Amino acid sequence: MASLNVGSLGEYIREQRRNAQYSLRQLADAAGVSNPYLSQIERGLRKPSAEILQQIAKALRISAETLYVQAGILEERQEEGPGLRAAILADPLIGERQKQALLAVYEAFLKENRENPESRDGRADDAPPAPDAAHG
Amino acid sequence: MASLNVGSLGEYIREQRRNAQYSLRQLADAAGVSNPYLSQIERGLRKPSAEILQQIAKALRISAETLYVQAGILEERQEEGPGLRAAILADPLIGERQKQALLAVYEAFLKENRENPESRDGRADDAPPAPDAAHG
DNA sequence: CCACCGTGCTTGCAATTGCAAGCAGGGTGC
DNA sequence: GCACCCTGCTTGCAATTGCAAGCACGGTGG
Repeated sequence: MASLNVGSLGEYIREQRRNAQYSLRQLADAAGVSNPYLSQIERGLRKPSAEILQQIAKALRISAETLYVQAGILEERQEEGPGLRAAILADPLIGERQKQALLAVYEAFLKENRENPESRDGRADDAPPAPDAAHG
Repeated sequence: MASLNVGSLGEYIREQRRNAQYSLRQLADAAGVSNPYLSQIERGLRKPSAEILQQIAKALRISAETLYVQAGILEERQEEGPGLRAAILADPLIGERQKQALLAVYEAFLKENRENPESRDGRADDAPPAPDAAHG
C-alpha cells in the first residue's frame, strides 16, 4: 500500500481517537492491539491488516468499512449511479453473470421501448430515487 | 482468522478460477501474485491480505467485496438490495410492467443466492455447463 | 527530593506473508 | 528415447506485521 494511504489512515484513526477522548493506551486496550503498534499505525509506520482495522473500528464504534475505505482496500459506495446500469453493476448481492443477465433484460426492454414506444405502459412513476444515504 | 474461513475462501477462489477455466498459473499471472502462493491460498495454507484478495478478484472479474466477505473481513451488504429495487422503480426509460419484470428477475437471483451462496457467479440460464473434465 | 501514575514512543524479536527457484507428474512432437 | 510444454505443489528465505519489555517525559502527592 502506498504510504500516502497509510498516512491518511493513521491520521484518521488518531483523529477519531481524539474525538472519542481516548488515550492511545485506552484505545489499544479496547481494540485488543498493543499500544506501540497502534502508535505506529497512527504515525503511518505500519500497515495494519483488515482484522486489526476491524478491531480498531469496533473499539472506536465506527464501521470497519470506514477504515477500509481510508486504508484503500474498499471503495466508497456509490449510492445511486447515473443510471440503472450502474446500480445493477454496483449491487453486491448478485454476481457478475447475474448482473449481465439483468443488464441483458434491461437492454432488451430499452430496445423494445425504442422500437415500440407504446409498450412502456404506465410510466407515470415519477418518484425520486431512493435517498439511500451512505450508512453512518 | 479462523482456519475455517480461510478454508472456505480458498475453496471459493478455486471454484471461481475453475469456472473461469483458468489454470492456477494463468490466474496467478493475471492477478500478479506468485503461483505457489495462490496454490497455498486455495488450499487454505495462507491467509492473504486484502490487497492480494483485491488482485485476485480483479483477475477473476468479480468484486473484491465478494472475496472480503468470504474471508470474513466484510459483512454482506443488505442495504444495497433495496437500492437496486428503488433504482429499477425510478428508471424513466422503462414502464411499470417492465419494472416488475426486472424486479422479479432480481428477486429470483437473490433467492437463488440465499439458498445457494455460490451460485452468484454460477450458471446463468443460457450458459452451457462448464466443460469440466470429469473428476479432473 | 522521591515514588507513582499517566502519556506516547523505541526496540528487538517471533510469527506470518508473499516470493523465487525448483520438483514431480502428465502430455505432445520429433 | 529425448526436449519441451503444461499442470499444481514444495521449500527456503526476505520482508512485513504485531507484540512484549522498556524508555522518556510530564504531572501529582508526600
